[in-house]
Amino acid sequence: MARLEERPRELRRGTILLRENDPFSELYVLQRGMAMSYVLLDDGSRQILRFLFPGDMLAVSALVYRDSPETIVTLTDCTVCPFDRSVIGALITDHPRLSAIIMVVNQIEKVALTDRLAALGRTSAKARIAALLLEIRNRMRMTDKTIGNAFTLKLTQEEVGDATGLTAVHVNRMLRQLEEDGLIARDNGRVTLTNEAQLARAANYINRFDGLDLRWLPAAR
Amino acid sequence: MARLEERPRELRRGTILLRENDPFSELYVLQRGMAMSYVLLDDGSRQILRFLFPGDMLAVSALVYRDSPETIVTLTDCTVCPFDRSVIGALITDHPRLSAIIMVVNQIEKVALTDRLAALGRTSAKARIAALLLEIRNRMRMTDKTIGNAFTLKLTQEEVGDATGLTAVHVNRMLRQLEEDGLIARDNGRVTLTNEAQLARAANYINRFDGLDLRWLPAAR
DNA sequence: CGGTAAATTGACCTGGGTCAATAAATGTGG
DNA sequence: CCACATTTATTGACCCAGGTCAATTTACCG
Repeated sequence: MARLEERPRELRRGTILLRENDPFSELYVLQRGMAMSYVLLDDGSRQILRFLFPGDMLAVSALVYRDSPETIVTLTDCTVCPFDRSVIGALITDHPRLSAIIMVVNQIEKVALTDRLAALGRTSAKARIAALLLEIRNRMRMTDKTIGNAFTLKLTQEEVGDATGLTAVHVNRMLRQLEEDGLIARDNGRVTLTNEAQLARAANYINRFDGLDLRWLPAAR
Repeated sequence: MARLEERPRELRRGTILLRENDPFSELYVLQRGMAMSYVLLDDGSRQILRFLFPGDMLAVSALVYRDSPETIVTLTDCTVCPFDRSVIGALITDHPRLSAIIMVVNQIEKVALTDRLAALGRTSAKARIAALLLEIRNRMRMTDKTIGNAFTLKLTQEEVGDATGLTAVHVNRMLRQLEEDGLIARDNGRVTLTNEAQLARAANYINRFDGLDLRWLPAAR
């Protein structure tokens, strides 16, 4: 695993690491910072697919597709570690336990995607935004234990909208409502979850890093 | 691979193979028929996550979670081949090329999920239904080459709605409109794509089984 | 200290939801 | 094969969550 993190590269906030439909063959591990991936539809609207945090692998679809199905852009200054996809081939051959773990992570991400699918298909604007806030806070806390109920949402309201399938205007209205309901407090970009239990209820939120069962994993070679 | 398909089991249409939140440890290969997976939200609404076709692996999240995150139910009579998840552990250890292929399929499925995410978040009701029709026809054609532009949608309009985040009533209206626009024809459950090019344009549809690049796969052991 | 991006808010609009009635299809027991 | 019961499809009337447009205000940045 350490070998993947050899050649770190620093990126400024707002750097496009990969553009939709561009050809590519490199993968990355995100070591520091926050990024996102999105697609643009042909009416010009944007759907944010995923937020990316330290430890996440970026551009994994390079394993499969000639051209990128998504754009990846940094939301803060970031450190990434590029590696060639042939490394994955070698890893699968030589490190069964590690490749099993990659499959597990993939599976978790897939379930998280289906959660968002259900949120977009079947929940209200308020619930989707509540879920987003919880998700971001939880992901941030995984790499920064000092984060409690308050954190800086590094997203514009337009980005929140593009992630939740809403307009920036309506995001603003819902944030205000969540505040009036006493579920969150806001101060500039800083959000405090003042009633996390009720927020989680409003959001239908399930933390997919809980409830794992990994006894079947093969031993390390 | 053949070993996975040893003990085939026949299931009647409408059989629940796995229920959300039930504990489990078995995986399946779907050999014949069509199934779907869905979640129920606590207001009682349903989101269909995925339709399943021959060759698909079912209940893969058993690899990871103690309790199932989704319900799986057959939409037609089906043949499934159950196997224990320990088989996957063995497979990863002994068959690198095969496990790489599993990763590739997982990745394709993930990209297909993000396509649906973008559809739910950012496209109109008509576009989502058009995309669903194309997707189902294409998946059916992969195992039944006799299928051309006409096929039997084995879904009720309510199911179409639960897959696309719409109500059954609105699905009905949109199907009628697609028909009036000359993009499809309908006769009972049978759908004919009378203008596939325009339907694909309306749907923003991308076939994710095209444009693959698999040169990096490790050789068979 | 301007100048631009982001947040906020009001007024108004619309795509898709809700409710309800009817018709068509499908299934079932006898 | 038939009569009835249950789903499913269809349609009209009306409603509302969230979108659109436009005007300010506030925050950020060189």
